Amino acid sequence: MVTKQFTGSPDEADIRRADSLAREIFSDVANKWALLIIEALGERTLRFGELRKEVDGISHKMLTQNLRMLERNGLADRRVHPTVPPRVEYRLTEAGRALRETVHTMCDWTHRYLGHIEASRGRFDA
Amino acid sequence: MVTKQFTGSPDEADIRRADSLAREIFSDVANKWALLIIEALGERTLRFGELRKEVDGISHKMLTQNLRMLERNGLADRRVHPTVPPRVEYRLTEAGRALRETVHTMCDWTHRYLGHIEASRGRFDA
DNA sequence: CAGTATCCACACCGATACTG
DNA sequence: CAGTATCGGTGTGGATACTG
Repeated sequence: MVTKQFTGSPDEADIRRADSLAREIFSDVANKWALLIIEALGERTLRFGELRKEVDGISHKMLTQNLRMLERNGLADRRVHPTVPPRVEYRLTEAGRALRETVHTMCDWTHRYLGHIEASRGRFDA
Repeated sequence: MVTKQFTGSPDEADIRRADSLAREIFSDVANKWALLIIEALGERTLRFGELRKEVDGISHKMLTQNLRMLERNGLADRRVHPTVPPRVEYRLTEAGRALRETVHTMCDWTHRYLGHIEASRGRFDA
């Protein structure tokens, strides 16, 4: 929702920059593993192994990779306890939780247009 | 919302089905080309060639593929004029425009956390 | 002009083995 | 326990050529 007053010139460069970043973030985040991790974390704090159990079917590699990506973008916090054996805990940052909200928005959209989509698919595939 | 009156458990199957579909739609829609096409279409009606010029850098193949996908999911309309040479016009459906709104939601999120994300990336990459 | 088919380089992801 | 490195099968996307 762009609540833009009738001002002179909108900052198009900023908009394009944000859009470009949005796409970048999107391509980072919009894969099923990242989404499942974000959903699994929710408001909780989980260890690597717990997360692995929680996100059904994810490989060790994908979990690591996606956690690094989330950490890099400031969506998840990584806390290392210097113990033996090591204990590493992950949780969503405020930005991460806010993103989770927008994902929910899209889920709401899906819910609303579920019938429409399935009907359209049926028609198309016929 | 399906009104299913079972014992204590609500319609978990339905929820899982919607979630599963949500992920499917997401993996369809959440790629940069689909998003750029949706943005390019906006409220307008565009021909294939116009769309190709509008979406910077997209290949013929990707445009076709994504338009088919959007059509299949009932997000875009495809109108063929049986002329020579052929004229094919695309526009968003109501569902497509609604999805566009949710994409804007994510853009808003990006805009809000732009600084946070860039700072986090800078920190991480160092 | 719009769409389809084919080829090929490259990125992705899982499995596996190894380190602190 | 958590993380990195490597290898190989699979899928994705771009360039090109061809059809109606």
